[in-house]
Amino acid sequence: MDTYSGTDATAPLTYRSDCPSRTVIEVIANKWALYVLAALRRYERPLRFNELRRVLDGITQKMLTQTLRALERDGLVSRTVYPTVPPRVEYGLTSLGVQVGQLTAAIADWSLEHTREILAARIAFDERAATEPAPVR
Amino acid sequence: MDTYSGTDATAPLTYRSDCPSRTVIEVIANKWALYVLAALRRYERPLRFNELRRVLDGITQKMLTQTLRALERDGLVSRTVYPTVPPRVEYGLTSLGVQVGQLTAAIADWSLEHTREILAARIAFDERAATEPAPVR
DNA sequence: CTGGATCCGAGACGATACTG
DNA sequence: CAGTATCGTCTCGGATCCAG
Repeated sequence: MDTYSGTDATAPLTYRSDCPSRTVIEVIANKWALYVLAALRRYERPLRFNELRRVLDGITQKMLTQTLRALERDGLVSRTVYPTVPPRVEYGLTSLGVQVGQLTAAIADWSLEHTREILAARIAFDERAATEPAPVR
Repeated sequence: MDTYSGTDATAPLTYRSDCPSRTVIEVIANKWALYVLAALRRYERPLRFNELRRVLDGITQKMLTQTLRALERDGLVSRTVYPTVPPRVEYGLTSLGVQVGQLTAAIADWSLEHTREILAARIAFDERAATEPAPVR
């Protein structure tokens, strides 16, 4: 977008759009990636494709493939093919993946623990929006 | 953890699509929400709308509004209007927001620290894909 | 300054069919 | 079993204009 080469000393902490770490974050910042990492971490062992599919209720095989590819590309997930018949493919966490898995699992756990509070906040918010005739927005 | 009506004893750990925590995760699992939480946490003080916009390089005001609304609705971000002229609106973290902020900031920090490794993994992956004539996929 | 409203294109995503 | 391919839908997200 814009490149301020030291133009503004008042903006010491910007999250630049060209920072490469953003591309990393954008891989993690999607629910299926979070679920895949969380699942692989929970089971503490490699899982097969259809195993993962059953575990991650609601995911389509397309999204699972896509997500696994992205995670594999970033070196977070390893893919091992056993040339048997029928074919057997296992997905496991790399050492990088284990690290991220701890972080993402923490988020998943937190979400689970605080679901009630957040659901309550939502209801309150929605009621406020509904009852306020002319909200000061 | 969650309750499945005992249909399948071989699937003890599924991530059910109807689990309410998923809706929570889906709010967090988008890059702008992660950035907003990270920014509010870093600055350790409420930020105004356009402050946030400048900090989060590349975000449009639409997405910023949308993201802030979602976070506010979930009780992670508080919105305070000072009826001055021109209007002044500040966004801060709630206690819930501070908690999530720690988790998401950890991810952001990790991404920043491991950007090199991941970029390298990507290059390796892409080259493998390019050189392998008939990949065993 | 802080948004809301609208239009629109690109990409996400789901469903289905097919293959080694 | 573990995918790939194709198609249609639909939401996300950017750009622009407008308002209190």
